[in-house]
Amino acid sequence: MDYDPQELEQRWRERWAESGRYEADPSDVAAHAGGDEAASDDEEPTFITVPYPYPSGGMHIGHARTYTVPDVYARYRRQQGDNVLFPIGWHVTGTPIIGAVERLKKREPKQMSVLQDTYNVPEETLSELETPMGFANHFIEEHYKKGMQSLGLSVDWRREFNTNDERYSQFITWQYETLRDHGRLEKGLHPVKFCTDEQQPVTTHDLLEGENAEFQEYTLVRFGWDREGTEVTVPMATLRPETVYGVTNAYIDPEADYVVADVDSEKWFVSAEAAEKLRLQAHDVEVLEEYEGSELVGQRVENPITGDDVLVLPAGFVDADNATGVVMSVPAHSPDDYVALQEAKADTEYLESFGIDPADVADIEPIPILDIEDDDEDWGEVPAQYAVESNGIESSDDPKLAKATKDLYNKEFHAGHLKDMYGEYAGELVKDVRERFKDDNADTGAFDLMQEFSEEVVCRCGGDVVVAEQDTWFLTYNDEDWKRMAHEVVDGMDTIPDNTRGEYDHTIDWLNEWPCIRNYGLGTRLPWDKDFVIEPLSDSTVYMAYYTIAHRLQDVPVEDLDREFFDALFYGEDAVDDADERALSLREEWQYWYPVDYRFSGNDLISNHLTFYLFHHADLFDESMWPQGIVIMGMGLLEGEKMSSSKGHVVLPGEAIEKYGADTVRFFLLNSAEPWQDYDWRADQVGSVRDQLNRFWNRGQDLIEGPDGDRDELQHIDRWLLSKLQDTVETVTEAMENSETRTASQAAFYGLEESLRWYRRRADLDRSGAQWTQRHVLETRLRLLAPFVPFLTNELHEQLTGTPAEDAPWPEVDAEFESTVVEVEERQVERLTEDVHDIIDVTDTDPETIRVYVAADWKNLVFDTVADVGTNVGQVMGEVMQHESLRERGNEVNQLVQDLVDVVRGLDDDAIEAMREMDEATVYEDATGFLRREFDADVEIYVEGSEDIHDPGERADKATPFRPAIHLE
RNA sequence: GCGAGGGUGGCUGAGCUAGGCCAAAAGCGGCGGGCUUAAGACCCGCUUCCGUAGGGAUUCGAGGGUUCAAAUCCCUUCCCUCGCACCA
Repeated sequence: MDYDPQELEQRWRERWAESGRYEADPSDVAAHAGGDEAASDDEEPTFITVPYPYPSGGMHIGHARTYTVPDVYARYRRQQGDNVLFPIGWHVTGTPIIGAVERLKKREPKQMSVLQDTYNVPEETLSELETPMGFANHFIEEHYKKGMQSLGLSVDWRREFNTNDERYSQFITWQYETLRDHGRLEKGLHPVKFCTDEQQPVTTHDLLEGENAEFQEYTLVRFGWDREGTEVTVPMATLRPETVYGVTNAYIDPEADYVVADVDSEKWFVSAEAAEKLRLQAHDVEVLEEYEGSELVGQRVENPITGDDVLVLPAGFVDADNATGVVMSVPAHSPDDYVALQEAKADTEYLESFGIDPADVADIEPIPILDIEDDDEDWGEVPAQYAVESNGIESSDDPKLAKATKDLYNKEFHAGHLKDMYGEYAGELVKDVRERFKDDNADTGAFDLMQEFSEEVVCRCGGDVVVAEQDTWFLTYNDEDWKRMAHEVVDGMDTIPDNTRGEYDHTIDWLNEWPCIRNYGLGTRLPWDKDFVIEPLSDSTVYMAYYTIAHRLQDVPVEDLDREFFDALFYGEDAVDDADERALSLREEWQYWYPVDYRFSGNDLISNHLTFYLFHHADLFDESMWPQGIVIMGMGLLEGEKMSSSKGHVVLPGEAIEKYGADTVRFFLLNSAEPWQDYDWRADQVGSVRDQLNRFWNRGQDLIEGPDGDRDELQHIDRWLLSKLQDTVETVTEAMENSETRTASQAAFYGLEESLRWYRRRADLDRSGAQWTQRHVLETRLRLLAPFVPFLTNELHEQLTGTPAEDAPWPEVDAEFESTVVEVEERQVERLTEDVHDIIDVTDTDPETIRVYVAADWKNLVFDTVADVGTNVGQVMGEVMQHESLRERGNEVNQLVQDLVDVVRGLDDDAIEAMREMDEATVYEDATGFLRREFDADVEIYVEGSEDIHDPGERADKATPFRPAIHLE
């Protein structure tokens, strides 16, 4: 029977679907476990989850791996006898799907290309995708679900749901009401992207420009302007508040629009745009008067920290649409400002046109405020001057200026020590003191804050997008007691790989308040304010509990799923007055499956989703229900490059499965890297995996068609292979326990193949003992590989034994076949073979006779002594010289001891003991048949010093224990 | 900058948490051979350099150090990848 994965895999998919093979129920433990191996009573419930997919697009091969990794573990646990639940749901919360639909409706070319070229959506289907759930359902049904079923994921499909479902929403409602009662939610202000045209918040997907813009917190230094007796605040925006001591003047755009506005009952002079932004950032703003910037030019304003009056100069480079539109100038430390000042001084005519006395400007000198600590370069007193001059910058048009400025900012941030004028902050590094300096001066009222984007942001409608501060609800991840509980979850959890443990702790410490609602999107409304929707990362923190009851919840009318219902379900009948019986029944199933044994997830989710998952479990559930373990998964590449559905640089699972077969796809994905490592889908490698499986299949077929063989006819070489098999079982099992799928599958597949290669070369395969051995090895191997390549192994195992591999128990080490002695003995045969080959290669001869000389008895006596005494040469010599026969040999013995000590070093006790037990001459004698075939030569084995020895080459005395002398003729 | 993970032979990638069986697994590629009418597939062997006896020399980003012994431990240094949020 030829290997035809398509046909074979389809058959198994149908069998699984028809029998409901992976539907897991608490009461249904025994029914699915096949054959007599089922030990139903002590079957452990094992609950495995993976983040539910977000179907805002199709499924590609990277997703395939994400879901196959937990599947392999699930299959492994089933063979170990566990009752395993592996469910899947669909995450549709939030705006991505809505955004995708909008772009589809507009027939945006990029979006159309993704849908039609990358994900092959037929033209006539497009209209069905024009509603959010229509869109989601298409990708759920046509891509994810089909892909997952093709891959053979052992999912309990009865439990699927999506997060826009009314029952799920009741569950989330319960969660958020409970969290609020626990004090985990707080109302507050939060910066959002806000379109000034549409007058509403927008998301990243709504943007035309500035998708990567970051929120920046500017410090506003409140300069004072005595405007004919009226005190007016001129807030100057800066990202470097600590430079306030170095301010020599200020700049304003003389031609832009500015206003005097009432801001929180003070008069502020800011750009017209800034007034609007301040209004959006929760200030009370009323514009009183409108001016051009020139109004302020030539005026003197007072530095709130130093009390100095500085001159306001006109400058075209000031952007009125950035922050307040007024900036302070620190020429000693900003190359930009330094050059601007030089140019201002030079252009007397321009100054005079604003009524400024050029002499006043000429007097302005940079004020150094910090010293740069740098062993390599001397930045001088005025680092900005040094930066400008050493870079050969002549004018503000010089493109090098921006880089010089950025470099100096960086340098000063990390290596700048503040001068004495800073008092309590003097001597400190900028990076250590900036925040404190800012906060302290904000407290005294000298500074204010303002949010601004790092780059221009434009809405798709064409409107300006600015930072607005909006009332929102936060999850208070900054609560100390909550953080402490989250740390406790981490402490009690298995983190795979182990070096991720610190990342959870780090994230817990670093997390701040998290705004958990949005203005629109799919999902659940905030229970107490229906204008808002709970955002995606916040409605997906404890949903694993929902899987345990999702299918049965369908029988309960939505209106019954109130707070009390879920309280009874999750907290028991005592938690409510009159517990709903249905809830209590569901509670049993929840308690049966929970907690989650392992959650498999991408490493990028540690910093949000996974840690939220820990926080929420810590708050909502008892310690006994806390997550037991998380396995982190790496990222995927395609032919060495990032996958990208917008560029069409993806492989679809369906296409890969059609071309190679699902087993090949699975095996490649699990075997090419450990789950947490990044992997690279390379067609040539996948193709070769396919060839390997084909070869494996053919070999299997040959054995299945052949005779059973006879276990009573085992020879040395059979026992060797069987011993290797036990090693493999041990390695694979240990690896699987740690989710090391690569190690496990490598050992089971390639590792054993290695041994088999030697075995086939070494053994007479037609013997009945060899037949039995090979069939036994095949059967064990099929079970070990069943989690990885379930289709192929089920088929072969069923042909071989009548039972699918997945229904057979996981192999255990059979002590009867474990033998270090046999392995050590065979190792000697291998070495002898290698040595003979080496000699033949080097001498380029074709011997007719091979003579092997085993070391004399006295040499073995020395070995035994080394084995007893250890690797201390002196001690060994002392012991050895007790024997008179050895004492005579003096130097010879000394040399031998040295050699043998080297041999023994690094060997474990088992191996040394086995070496003592073995009789070299017999081992080689038994292998003469093989050696004769291998070298097509006569093989003679002698013991050094024996009477019948034939030693024409006089080589016998070169023999040492485990290193026989060899003579070729 | 902060946090995390890396730099190994033509490529991919083990080994490095417990230093010695490591010239360094395995796969791919390359070379040679077998099988075959032939190609593919399949099977076997070789694949750092030197060597007419199983050996030797030089390698695991770079430079030091510890040790009888280091790819593996310590220090310094260079380079690369990822994350740094309110977005799934």
